[in-house]
Amino acid sequence: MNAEAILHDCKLFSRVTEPSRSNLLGMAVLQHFPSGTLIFRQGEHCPGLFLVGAGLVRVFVLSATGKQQILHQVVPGDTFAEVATIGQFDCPAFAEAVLDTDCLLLPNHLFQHALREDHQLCLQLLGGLAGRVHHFFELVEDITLRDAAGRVARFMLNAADDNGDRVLLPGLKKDLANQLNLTSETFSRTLRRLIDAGILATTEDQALRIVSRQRLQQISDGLFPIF
Amino acid sequence: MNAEAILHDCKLFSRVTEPSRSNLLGMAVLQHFPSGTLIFRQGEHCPGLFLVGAGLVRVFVLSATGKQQILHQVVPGDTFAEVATIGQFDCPAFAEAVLDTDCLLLPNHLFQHALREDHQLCLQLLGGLAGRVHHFFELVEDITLRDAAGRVARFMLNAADDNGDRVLLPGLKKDLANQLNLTSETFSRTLRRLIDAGILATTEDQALRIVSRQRLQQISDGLFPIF
DNA sequence: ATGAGTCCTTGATTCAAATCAAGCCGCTCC
DNA sequence: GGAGCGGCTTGATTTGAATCAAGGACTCAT
Repeated sequence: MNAEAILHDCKLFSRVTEPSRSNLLGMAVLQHFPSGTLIFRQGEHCPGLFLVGAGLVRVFVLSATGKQQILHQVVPGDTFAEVATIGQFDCPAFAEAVLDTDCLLLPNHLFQHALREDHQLCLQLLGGLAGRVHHFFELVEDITLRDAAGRVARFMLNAADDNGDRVLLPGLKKDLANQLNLTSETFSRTLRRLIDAGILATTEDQALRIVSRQRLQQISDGLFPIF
Repeated sequence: MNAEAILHDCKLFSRVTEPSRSNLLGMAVLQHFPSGTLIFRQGEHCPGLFLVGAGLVRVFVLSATGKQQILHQVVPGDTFAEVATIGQFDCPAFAEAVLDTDCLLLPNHLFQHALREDHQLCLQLLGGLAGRVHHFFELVEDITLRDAAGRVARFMLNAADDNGDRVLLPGLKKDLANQLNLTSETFSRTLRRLIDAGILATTEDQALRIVSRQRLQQISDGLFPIF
């Protein structure tokens, strides 16, 4: 995997133009993490901003009693640890390579320096951070305002946005469940009830099909329960 | 309330220096909201970035069924709607004046323009947004990883940070409870159990005193329950 | 193949917090 | 004064989701 390609394919940096671009490439460090590697721990000093070029990274927090909560999964073209880097915090979460993963690391202090010099970069990052806040916003809204069925319904609607009515679940069900702050048992039961109610249907190729977007939306809004 | 003072007393803008400062003051609009006013609704076009000079603003979301979740309460010196302004979203939440409130509004497009021109401002805002992400981060962690006692314990520890061991609860208990995603009944019961366990104590002037920071910390971490 | 190890589903049970309900302040407003 | 109201506490009950438990499907390594 090539540093220039990763930078170019990253939403946050794709529009950075020439003098800055070389500058970033100059400081960037290519890193490979075999599947299962812990990239950093909660509380550690933040090494810098990571761009994911290939693979998958899971960002999660852990309670003192060992319970895990996935905050987001980072796919190629996305970044992580930007918040800690920009805000100069210690890592507020754990990051782990779920698959064999290639990252580009923009080291903390060098990146800070680049930010101070480069106004375009700054503006890009502002937009990116705003999006990140927005994501957490929705997560809080989801967890505090919706019940299990509502969360699953909303998730299905989002997941289907691109592909019409077919939804191929991304990743393992237990991980999806965890992201929605549910157990895999509850997730499984909820899907079953949605299928039994005729709102979802299974397809031959182990994907799901949305039968009624409207009813799914109603459940997502917490209007009548599904029994 | 005076525009210059509000700008100066706002953490995000206090370090903005002269040419930008006048520019911001030039675009700023002073607004007064009587207690109870709804400043904007979820889904509306975002009017711009608000700085609070005096009073108190509650930012909250509402589910389709009417359940409310307070996201944060904005005190003088703080800002709200920065995220929507910077990210160009519609308002993701409601904002309501809880007390008679004076705000300075930096209108959406003018502020966008200022950001494009002013690198210092950009850097300030980046730091501010990073802090905002951090806040939501902690909220998610709190709600997903801690039980009722853990959340109350953590809240008490934070609230006491400044004043030694004395905690005067800010605002109504039912609102505090709601911010922790609890009902006021559960909040009340939890406080009682902490008092009965000798971890907190009431003072003569209806405040609370932390008796054992250590045990409070343990409960916040989810180590042994308090019965 | 055989066995171990996941993941997923489904059922039975438990549990934490919400809801429902009642009573008690401490108010403001006639 | 006292009627009315909102906030707070405390008790009884309900409920939604977690936990505990068991079986089936699949993969992978031997």
